[in-house]
Amino acid sequence: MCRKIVLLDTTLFCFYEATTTKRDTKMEKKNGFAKNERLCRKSVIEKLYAEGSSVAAFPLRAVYLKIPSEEGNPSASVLIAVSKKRFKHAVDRNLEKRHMREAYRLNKHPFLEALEKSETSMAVAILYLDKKHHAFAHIQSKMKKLLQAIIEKETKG
RNA sequence: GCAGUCGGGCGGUCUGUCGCCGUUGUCUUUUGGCAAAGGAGGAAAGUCCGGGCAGCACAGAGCAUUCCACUUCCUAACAGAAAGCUGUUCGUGAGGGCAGAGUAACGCAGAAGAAAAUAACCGCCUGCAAGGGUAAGGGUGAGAAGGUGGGGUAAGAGCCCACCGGUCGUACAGUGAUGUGCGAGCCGUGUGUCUUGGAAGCUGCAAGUUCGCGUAUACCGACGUUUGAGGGUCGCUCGUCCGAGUCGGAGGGUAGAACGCUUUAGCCUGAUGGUGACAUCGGGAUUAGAUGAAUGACAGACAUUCUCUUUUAUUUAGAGAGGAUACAGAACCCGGCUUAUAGUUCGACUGCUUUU
Repeated sequence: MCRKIVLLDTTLFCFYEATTTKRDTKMEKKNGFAKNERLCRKSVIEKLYAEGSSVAAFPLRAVYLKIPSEEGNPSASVLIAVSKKRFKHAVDRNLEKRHMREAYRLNKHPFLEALEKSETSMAVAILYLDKKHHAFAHIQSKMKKLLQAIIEKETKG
């Protein structure tokens, strides 16, 4: 019985979070993760890894770089990657990538708002560091911390 | 009922919230919005074989190199499959594993053993002795002069006989590998080089084809460099300032985009032929096509199964709690092989046991 209550609580929490973010954004943007939010350009990726600075919140690590903003595009384009060294099988890598993508998708709005206020745009690569799987709730909380850390570091620096 | 052998099948379902991918329709017609119906596997894996497809190379013939090797058959093709054959080996059995072209010549075995092929160390026989005869017994080895038994002999030996194994000849059966019968004769093993027959051009969709922002510019043309192209300055003219290139074409092809890309030696199903792999004919089904790489995340319910507790009449049935639900993710497409796989199920068969 006790366990049930806890589970119900978490579901309510998730739902509440989703609705609030929806209401807050004036653009009426949903929690989507469309193609223009993803980082696809080869040259940008190479530059990012060469010159970007990094922030870690174990088991996640972000590499980011300020880029000139383009009209129509959102202020952050994100790349999610899991190393082949950490997980040998493609199934395991896909699972972690999906977890990370969901975590970003549900928690990106505070991050994007902060970027819009400071009128910067970024290319971000989020990497998975551990060699074993973590529960989704854990990754979600770490993702929040990570995004917050990026903003703090940028506003201070 | 239990244990097993062989060959197949399935390999979670439903609901809610939030997403991703292309397709079609529609609204805007620049991006996008809305709706509909779809969206991983038996191995998608390993990338080990074989094709298709694409580009490059290519008169013809030979040699070399690499791979393959019982027979027949299937196939687009194969180192694959099917049906058989021979030997060997494991299992009580249903069945399973392994091996399989040829041997003329030349090696190797070989640090064992007396001896590795015109064999005599010990032993046995004969003989006064020298010597001679002898492969029955001995240890070595994967292999010892076909094996077992009998006759025979001084002792022995295919020296002779019977049965068995192999070889050759022959008759029959079989498409064939082979098998069976009869006869002859008395017969060493493995391996390499080699011989015979067959196959193979190279690279892979990051192949290849088309379009191609910007930057720079080989090349061509026009107008220009004290007779000023072109540009800035308020819309135009004048004036004024800057001052050697500017404009156009064409080319290559970078970033990037499109095609290749999913209709298929394909899938499901029925009939006929075949022992079978499979073939032929008919019918049916629009539905993955991503590209730093989608097909999901979270929550709940159910299903299957295991363990524990409890009620009853301890076979069974009900209730409650807890656990488990595998291996694994398309990347041009097919046919195989190999490896991984919780659980569940069907068919044929084998052994043991119980009841009748």
